Amino acid sequence: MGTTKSKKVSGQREKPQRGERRSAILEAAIDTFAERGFHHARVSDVARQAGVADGTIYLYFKSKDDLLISLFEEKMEQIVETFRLEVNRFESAQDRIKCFIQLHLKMVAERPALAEVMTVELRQSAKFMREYKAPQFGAYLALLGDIISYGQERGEINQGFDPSLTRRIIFGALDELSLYWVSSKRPQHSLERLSDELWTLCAQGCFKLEN
Amino acid sequence: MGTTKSKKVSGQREKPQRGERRSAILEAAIDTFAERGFHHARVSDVARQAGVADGTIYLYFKSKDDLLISLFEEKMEQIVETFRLEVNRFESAQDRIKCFIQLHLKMVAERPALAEVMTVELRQSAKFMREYKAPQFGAYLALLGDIISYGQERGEINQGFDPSLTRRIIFGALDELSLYWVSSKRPQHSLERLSDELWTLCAQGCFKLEN
DNA sequence: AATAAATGAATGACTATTCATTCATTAATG
DNA sequence: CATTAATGAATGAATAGTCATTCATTTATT
Repeated sequence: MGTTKSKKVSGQREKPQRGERRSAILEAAIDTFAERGFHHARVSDVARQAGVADGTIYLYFKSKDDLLISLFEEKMEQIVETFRLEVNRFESAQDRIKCFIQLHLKMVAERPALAEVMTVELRQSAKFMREYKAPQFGAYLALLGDIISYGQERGEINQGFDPSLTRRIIFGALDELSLYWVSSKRPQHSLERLSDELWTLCAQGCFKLEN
Repeated sequence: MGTTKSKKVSGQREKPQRGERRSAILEAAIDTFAERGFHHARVSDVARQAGVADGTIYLYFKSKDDLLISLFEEKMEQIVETFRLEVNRFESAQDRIKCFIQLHLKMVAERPALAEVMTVELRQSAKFMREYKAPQFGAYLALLGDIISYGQERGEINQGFDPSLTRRIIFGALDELSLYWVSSKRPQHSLERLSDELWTLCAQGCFKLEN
């Protein structure tokens, strides 16, 4: 007895301040969807995790689906923005791609729950989300494609490659490595190792050898 | 989108013969899951598509989940078996990897619904299925890894690569290309083009240049 | 006739969403 | 300043709809 309200649940947040409600819900959704999976996560789970009432979620999001989509789009937008800035600090396309790979995997390490939702939970709606309704995923791919085109203009990357395919290949490899990483309890390999492995494969394949 | 109730649905099968019920249900599940997505597909949809009663499905499968898992495992087992035979007809690791890539994409072209279920619908259960409960996915990855190890033994492939990572990279790239292919109504690129692009990237990265 | 297979209507569990009500905060009034 | 009224964000119990699964009954097979 004693405690007035509900039990103290691990990870449960304190009641968020006014004005922080929306982002509290988004963060709670990331954790909950990552842990339970989108379909098995109840809206009430997200609400409890966020420290708000069930109905409050519907003041900020149209539906459970909308919550997932908003989460994806808003987080992806931030990611694209950050990545673009970071990547452009390098002159060569080689360094830019290396940077991109490292940033992607660094994000996986720092926000595994977010990475899990992005790689796992969203793919189920892939047919509907990607391209059609996920402009920020398009932007992410575009950023990667731009680097490749840039490399071709600079003569670093073989003209034979089609940026719209190569970006898919690199993204797919990154996505799978991320899934591998977040799925394994104790990964045998460091993220640096994953990064190097992919980088080496890409570099020796993408770039003409200088005499 | 027009999901009219129980009109005459194209692709609906005739009542299957005795002894064909089980595989009729599996095939119907592939089509239905691919079209509607696993979670949105009703068991009754699968039953109608298969030309059997709802309850009949439960004579052959424990649950809807079991249907998905059985479908994955059984189809994947066939695929692994076929791929292994085909791949081993080639002597060099280079040819074997090229063959593997082509077979994977050929399967996507020939059985797009199966490819869609495999790439899209299953990933949502990835954390639980892969490695843990999906021995056949493990076998698929193992086959790819074996080719890489084989190439290293033969001196074709640089020792620096770790087969357990490189197989993930190649699988991820293939998986993403497949998703791209099945998702686009009218793909800009032929599957041969996808295959060549990935092959070129891998080959120039994976293999030491001769002489 | 006996056994096995198949049926599909009925059940019941589950949960996204709603909305009447509460209440903290702000504005208006004397 | 003290008091009252208005506001709308937040609540969470109740609703409403969905659908996987069951099983009493029917049909097919030996």
